[in-house]
Amino acid sequence: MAIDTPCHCTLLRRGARALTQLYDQALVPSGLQVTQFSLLRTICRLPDEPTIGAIATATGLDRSTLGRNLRVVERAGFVVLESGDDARAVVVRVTADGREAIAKALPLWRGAQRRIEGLLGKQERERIRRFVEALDGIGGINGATS
Amino acid sequence: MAIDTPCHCTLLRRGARALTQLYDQALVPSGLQVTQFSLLRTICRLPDEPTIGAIATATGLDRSTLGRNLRVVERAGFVVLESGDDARAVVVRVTADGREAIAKALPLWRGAQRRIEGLLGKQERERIRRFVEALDGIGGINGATS
DNA sequence: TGCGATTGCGGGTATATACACGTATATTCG
DNA sequence: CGAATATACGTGTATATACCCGCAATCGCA
Repeated sequence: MAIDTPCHCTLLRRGARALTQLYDQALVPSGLQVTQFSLLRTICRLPDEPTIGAIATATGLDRSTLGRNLRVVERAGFVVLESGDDARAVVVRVTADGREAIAKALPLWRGAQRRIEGLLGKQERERIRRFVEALDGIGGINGATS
Repeated sequence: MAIDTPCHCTLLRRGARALTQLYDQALVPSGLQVTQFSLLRTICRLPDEPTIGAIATATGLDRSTLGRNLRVVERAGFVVLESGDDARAVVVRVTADGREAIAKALPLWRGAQRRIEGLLGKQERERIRRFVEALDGIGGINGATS
């Protein structure tokens, strides 16, 4: 059962996969996957109606990736994409259906969160957060600092 | 700069993405990506010539995912897929080219490892490893225990 | 006011990943 | 031995992800 990889990256990727499956399972009744849930929540948390670029920066995702991820939730009717003042920019708005889906997913997500918090103490989580922030600060990763 | 997500899964996914980019950049001169490097190394570490299923179990990946990932390194000439005694099973063998690619990537990978070890202490890493092992033990994740 | 530089996206391409389903081969019993 | 079951894969489909390139709109400045 011991995981046999000395590669820190491979280990973290594996953890992310496992965690994703755990959250996705928990969220099944809501019709959202954890990536979509997280994306919708991020959009809601950003000021005004954010552009694709703003969301990409906030999530640390590549812009093109984000555009495609948005299309998935757009097809589901959870967001609409409109052009803003700047004709280049695309602003994203979460629909009522989207907010409803979030509301339905929230308690399920909280359950998953609690489950993880049983495995990883608050201090550990804080350290991981700082680690990820440090990684984001390192060059080569998206437009973080650019 | 503070990453604003309370979701443990989203945070870990983000860390895995950042780490993947960091490793992939470091490995560029070898022509391997970290996923491929890791896959090849895992195959070498397994006894005999493992089957796809054995590799899937070792990596915690879905069998179908593994089959497709293998095709990528097969196209590159780093592994060959052959049928074994059991006509259902496909055994995987790392070629001389594959071993050469690993050798070329190894020092680059070590550099990335050291860089991470500067950000995350030994104790932290050990805890993350145990966390991932615990996740693997939880139901619903692949054939881990099955 | 124009023109070059910058910015914001979309599309092409490739990899990584999972799940559901089907098929072929083994294995196990009655 | 033959039928039911179990095992090992492959395929179809969908999402997630990144990088490169090109286009259109905007901005800065001469």
